[in-house]
Amino acid sequence: MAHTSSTHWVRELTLERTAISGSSTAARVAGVLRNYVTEGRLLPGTRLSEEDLGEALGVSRNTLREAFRLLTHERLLVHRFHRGVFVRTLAVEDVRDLYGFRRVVECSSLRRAAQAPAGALDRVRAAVEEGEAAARRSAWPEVGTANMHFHQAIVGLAGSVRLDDAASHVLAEQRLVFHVMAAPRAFHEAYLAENRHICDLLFDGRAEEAAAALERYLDEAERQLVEALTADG
Amino acid sequence: MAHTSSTHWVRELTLERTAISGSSTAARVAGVLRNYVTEGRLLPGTRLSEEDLGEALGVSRNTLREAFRLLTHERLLVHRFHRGVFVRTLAVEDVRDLYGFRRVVECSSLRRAAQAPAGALDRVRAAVEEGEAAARRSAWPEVGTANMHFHQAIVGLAGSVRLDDAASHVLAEQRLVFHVMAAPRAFHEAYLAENRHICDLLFDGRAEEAAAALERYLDEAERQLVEALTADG
DNA sequence: ATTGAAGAATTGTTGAACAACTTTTAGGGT
DNA sequence: ACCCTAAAAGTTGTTCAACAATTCTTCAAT
Repeated sequence: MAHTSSTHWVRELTLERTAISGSSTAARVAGVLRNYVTEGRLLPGTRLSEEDLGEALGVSRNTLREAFRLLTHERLLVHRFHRGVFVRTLAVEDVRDLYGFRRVVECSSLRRAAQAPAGALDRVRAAVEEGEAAARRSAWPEVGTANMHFHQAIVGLAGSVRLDDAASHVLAEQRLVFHVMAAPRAFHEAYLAENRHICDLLFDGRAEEAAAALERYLDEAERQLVEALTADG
Repeated sequence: MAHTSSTHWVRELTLERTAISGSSTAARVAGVLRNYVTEGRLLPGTRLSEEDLGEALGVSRNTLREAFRLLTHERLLVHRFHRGVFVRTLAVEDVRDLYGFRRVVECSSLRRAAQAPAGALDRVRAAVEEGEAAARRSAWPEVGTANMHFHQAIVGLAGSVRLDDAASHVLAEQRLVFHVMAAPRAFHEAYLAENRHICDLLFDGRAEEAAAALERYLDEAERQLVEALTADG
C-alpha cells in the first residue's frame, strides 16, 4: 500500500507546505525537492511516488509531474518511463564526466579573466572570504556552499549567463556525490587554501598559472571522489 | 476568438499528427515543435496557444504543457506567467552570450584534443566532409546542419556528455538567430574553408593554432550576426 | 487622448477517470 | 526446492472537465 511505504522524509515534507503558496506552484515544489536532494535528505536511488509526494506537499499529480520534469532536466532526478522518478545515483563515469565539464569550463573561464565583466573578479574574492569566514566559525556545511560559490564565480568570469546556467546545474549535480565522502569536513577544508591561492594568482594577473593550479585541483578532487566511490560501490 | 486567430502554421501542424503515436507523447510533441522552431517555420515572438496547438496536434493541454516545459528549458521558448509561451526572440545581448559560451567551450575543447576519446577526432573530419559534400550538391540547408555537426563534434573532443548536452542546446538556440541573415547561403558557405582549415590543423596536432583560428572565426560570426540584428532591429 | 471598470479570453491548478505498463503474487508443473 | 506462467495489484501516462487567478479587450466617461 502506498501509505505504509512512506518513510520519514515523506512526512517531513508536510512541514514544507507552508512554504508553498505564491506564484508558480510547480517551481516552488521543485525548489523544495531540490533542497532535499542537494542536502542529502533524499538519498540517491529513492523513488519519488507521485501519490505520496502529492499528498505530502498538498499539490496535484499534474503539478508534481511538472516539478519532476524540471528537476529531471537538471539531472537531479532520473525518469524511467512507466516506472517513476528516482533521485539520481551517480556512477564513477558520471563523476569523470562532471570533472571533464568543469576542467573545460572553469579553467577556460579563468584564462579569460582579463576580459571579465566588471565585478566578476570581486565575486571570486568574496566567495573565497566567505569560505574562510565559515571555516573560522567551524560551519562546515557553509564551507561547502562557499566552495560552490567560488567555482560559480570562476565561471562567471566568462560573462555568459548560459555558461553560468550550465555550470550551476553541474555544481548542483555534484552535490549528489559529495555525500559519499566519509569525512566531508576534511574534504572541503583542504581546498580553502587552494581557493585562496588561485584567487591571489588571479588578482596578480597570472591567469595562466591560476588555470593550471585549478586543473591540478580538479584532478585531485576527481581522484579522491572516484576512490571513495569505488571503495564501497 | 481562438479559432479565427489560427494562422497557417497551426493548420500545418495537423499533418504532424501521424508522427505522434508511440511512447512519451510529450517528448514527441516537443520534437515536432522543436523542428518547427529551428527550421524557422515558427517565427520568434509567436505565441503558442494551448488550446489551438492542443487541438491541432490532438493532445491534451496537460501533455502540451509538458512539451512546453521541455522546450522552455532548452531556451527555444519563453514562458511568461499567466501570459503563455512564445517562440524565443534573441536580442543582441543574447547573441553575445551565445558566442561567449561557445568561445569558452569550443576553443577549450579544441585545446584538449590530445586527450580526446577514441573516434572523436574522426567525427570532426566527418562533419567537415559532410558540409563539403552538401555544398557540392548546392544543398544549403544541409550545409548549415553539417556546420552544426562540426561544432558539436569539436565539443565532443572534451569527452563530457554534459558538455555535449549544454552545447547542443546552445547550438539549437543559435539557429533561432540564423534566420535573420538575409543571405544564409553566403553566410554558411564562407565557413566551409574555415572548418577544413581548423580540421587540418587539428589532425596535424597543432591544437593551439586550431583554437586560435576558431576564436577568430567565432568573433567574425558574432560580428556579422550583431550587425544584421542591429540593422533591422 | 487618458483613465477606469466591466467583460472576454487565456493560463494555472485540481480531481477524477481510464488506459498502458510494471511489479508482485499465487499456482502448477517438474 | 526451482522455474515458468497467468492473474492481480499497484503505479505511471494521458485525457477530460471544471473552476480559480490573471491578463487582455472593449468601451464609456471625463
